[in-house]
Amino acid sequence: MGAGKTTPKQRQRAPSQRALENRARILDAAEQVFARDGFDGATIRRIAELAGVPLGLVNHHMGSKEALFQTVVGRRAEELSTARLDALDTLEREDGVTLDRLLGAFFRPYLDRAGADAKWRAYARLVAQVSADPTWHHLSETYFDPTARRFIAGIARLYPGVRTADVSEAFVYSVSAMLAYQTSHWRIGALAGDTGATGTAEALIAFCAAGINARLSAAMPPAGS
Amino acid sequence: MGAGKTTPKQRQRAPSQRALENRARILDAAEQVFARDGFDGATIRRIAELAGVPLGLVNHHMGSKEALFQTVVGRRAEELSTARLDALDTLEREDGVTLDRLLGAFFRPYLDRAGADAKWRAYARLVAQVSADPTWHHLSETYFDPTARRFIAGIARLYPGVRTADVSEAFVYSVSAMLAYQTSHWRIGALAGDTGATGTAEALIAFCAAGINARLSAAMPPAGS
DNA sequence: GTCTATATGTAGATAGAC
DNA sequence: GTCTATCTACATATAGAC
Repeated sequence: MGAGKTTPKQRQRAPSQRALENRARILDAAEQVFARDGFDGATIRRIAELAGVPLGLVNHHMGSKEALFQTVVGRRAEELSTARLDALDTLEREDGVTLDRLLGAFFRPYLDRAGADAKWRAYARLVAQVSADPTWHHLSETYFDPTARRFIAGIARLYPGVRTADVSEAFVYSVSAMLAYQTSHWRIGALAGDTGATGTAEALIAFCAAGINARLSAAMPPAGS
Repeated sequence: MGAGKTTPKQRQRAPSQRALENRARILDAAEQVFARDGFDGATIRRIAELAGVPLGLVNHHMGSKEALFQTVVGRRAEELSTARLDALDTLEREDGVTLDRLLGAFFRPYLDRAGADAKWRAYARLVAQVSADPTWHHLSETYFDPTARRFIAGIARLYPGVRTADVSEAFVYSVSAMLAYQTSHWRIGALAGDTGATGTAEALIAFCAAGINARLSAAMPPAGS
C-alpha cells in the first residue's frame, strides 16, 4: 500500500478541508430548500445551486435524496434532544419539577435557537412535515420519540393515575402549538389587524400548561364510555 | 346551427350524467391522493387511476393540478364554514356565548364529520398543508380566514381590552391542536404504550379553552417590553 | 363528452474525465 | 475528491381521433 510522500500516515483518504466545507454547505442549503418546498417539492438541483456546488456532489456526499433529508433532520434533532434531556435531568435532580418548568425544558432549547438563528426556524417546518406524515414515522421513532417519552413520563408523574394515552394526546397538542407558531405566524399576522408582537416562550407555556392541566385534572371519562 | 333531432332544446351542452359522476369520482380520488402524498407528491396519474377514469379526463374536467387542488379544498371548506357560522350565529342570537360553546361551534362541525366519514378525516391533512405553507396563503384567505376572523372577534369580546394579535395567536394554537390530532394520532398511539382511546371533542375543547383563557386572562406583558 | 397518443419539460442518479 | 455530461424515468398538459 503505497505511502504518501508528503504526509506519511495518510493511508486511505484525507478529510480535505474543501470537502468538509462543501458537505456543510450542502446540508445548510438542503435544510433551507426542504423547509421551503417540502420533501417532494424540493429538488437536488436547487439544493446544489443554493449551495454553490456542482449537481453531482450532492449525491456523492449525501447519497439519495431521502438519505439527505434524514441527515438534515437528524443533525439538529440530536443537538435539540441533548439540550432538552439535559434540562430535564437538571430539573429532576434538583427535585424542582413543575408543569411549567417541564414545558420550559422542552420548549426553550428550541425557542432560544429559533429566536437567534433563521436556520433553526426553518427546522420547524421540517419537523412539521415529519410529524404530519406517517411516511416518516421511522424518523420520528429514531429522533423524536425517545425524548418525547421522557417528558410524557415526567408529566404523568405530576398527575397520578392518569392514562398515558391522555398525556400523549395533550403533549402532541402542545408540540403542535409550538410548531404552528413557527410555520403559521404569517397567518397570525394576516388574521390580526394589529401588529402586536406575539410568540414569546411565556405565552406558549401559559397556553400549553393550562391546557394540559385542564385535560389531565378533569375527571374526564374514558372516550369509549 | 343545426338543431338536434331527438332533443330539440339541447343547444349547448347536456350535463351528461356520466360526466357528473366522473367529476365527482375525480374529486374524491384527488382528495385522497393529495391527503396521502401532499400536493407535490401527488400525481394526476394516480388520481386518474384511483378514480377509474382515463388520464386526460382529469385535466379536461378540472383544469390544472393546482386548480384541482383548490377545488378539492374549497368544496369541503365551504360546507364547513357554513356550518360553523350557523352555529356561531345561533349562539350569538341566543346570547349564550361562552368560550367553551364558541370553541364547540368551531370544532364540532368538523369533528362530527370526521368521526363519521373517512373523507373528512383526509381533509384535515389538506388543511394542515395549506396552513403550514405560505404558498397557499390565497387559499387560506379565501376559504378559512373570513370564518376564523368571526370566531376571533367572538373570543375577543369575552376578554375586553385584549389585543387581537394575542387572540389570533391562541386561536391558531387551538386550530393546530385540532389538526394535529387528525394528522398525528398515529404518533399518539406510538408514544403511549397503552391503547386507551383519545381524541374526543370534549378533550380537545377542555385543552384549548383552558389554554386560551390562561393566555388571555393573564396580564401578560407585550412581547416587546 | 370521452379517450388515446404524444409533446415537452424536468426529476434523481451515475459513469467517467480530470 | 471534484465536476461534466448524460441516462432513464416519469411528470403535466394537450392535440386530435372517436
